[in-house]
Amino acid sequence: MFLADGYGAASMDAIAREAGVSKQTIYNRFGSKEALFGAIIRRRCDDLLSPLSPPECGSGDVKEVLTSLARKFTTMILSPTSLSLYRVLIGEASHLPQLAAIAYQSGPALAAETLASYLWAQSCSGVLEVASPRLAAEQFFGMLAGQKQLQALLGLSDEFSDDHLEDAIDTAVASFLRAHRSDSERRRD
Amino acid sequence: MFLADGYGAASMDAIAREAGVSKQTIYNRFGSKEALFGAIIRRRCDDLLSPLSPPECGSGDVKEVLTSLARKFTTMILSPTSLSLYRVLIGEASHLPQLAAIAYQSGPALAAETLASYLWAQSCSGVLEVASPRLAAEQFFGMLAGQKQLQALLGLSDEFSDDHLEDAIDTAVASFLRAHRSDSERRRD
DNA sequence: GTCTATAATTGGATAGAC
DNA sequence: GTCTATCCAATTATAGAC
Repeated sequence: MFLADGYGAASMDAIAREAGVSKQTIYNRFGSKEALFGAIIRRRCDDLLSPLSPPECGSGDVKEVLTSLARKFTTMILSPTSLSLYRVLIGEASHLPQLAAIAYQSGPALAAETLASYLWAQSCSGVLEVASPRLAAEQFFGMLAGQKQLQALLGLSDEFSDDHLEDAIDTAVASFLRAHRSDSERRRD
Repeated sequence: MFLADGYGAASMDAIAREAGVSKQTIYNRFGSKEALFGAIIRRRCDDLLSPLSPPECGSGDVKEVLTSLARKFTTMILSPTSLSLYRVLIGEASHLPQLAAIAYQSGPALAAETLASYLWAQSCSGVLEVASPRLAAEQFFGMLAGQKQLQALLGLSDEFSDDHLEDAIDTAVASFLRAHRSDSERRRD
């Protein structure tokens, strides 16, 4: 209910009713509305973190790795779960700054670090030319989801067609490769 | 107060006190809390729209035009005004969907359309190779601000150093040009 | 530990004098 | 048109029985 209606609009009465227990039971277990909210958000952040773990750095060629990572990222960042989580955290950001930090670290920041280390490795082995891996990683992910995520957060289009997303992913990967493939690699084409 | 505290947390009592008038005066003029909020948001959207108007399509070389547009976009999208506006709209998105649509049209969507038509023109004249101008424009802006805007919306870093932003802009422009400059133009380098 | 009933406060909105 | 004072509903949180 926090994620669906926002922190302010969700009342403890309604939550207790939905949970099938009395309010007092909730207060005994969590102490306050804010503490309950924190517990829920923390759990959701953990859930968010898990599917992004496989770095799969060594396997396959660059294009496949980037495409696979891009799919995972867009799926995660545009999932209803993630969207409602960010929506409520943004709305309540000034009120609960620590939770927002945890969510960011668990999602986009982790993804950027993973990709950055991959780019660094590929840069060392001469396949790619990436001056600043961390910046390039952030811009790659931004290219994929930046505008769409904002649209979705504003509630303007809750769902995107898979075709459209696949097109965006392919275009982004192609752009990234044209921009960062090293000259020696390019000559092979 | 709506922008600073959010819709729910801002009380009509506090607003009236801050405005130096009585509550009844506000209700006479606007009718309800929601209508007052709508009026304020609409005005803020108009303010947001104004500085983005100059398309400046014909002048200068491509790199300069892109850099200039990128600067305007990042400045707008990361300004405290814009951030607080989006923050409150995202928080209240499900409650007031029309306002969110107006804000998006007035900002990112307009910017993307402007750039897309410029890219299309440059593509016709053979300077750039852009298969889908609209998608390329969205991805260019996403590259610039996507991650930073999310960070700022979450309240994780309200201000970014100018050096850092300039670096991000230069990198993004360079990547975009390497990815989309036509082969004939590239040969001239 | 859990439920019912109840504070105590606060919010949006209104009535009536001037 | 504006202010003072007030209504009514909803909300968080607690007290006390079982």
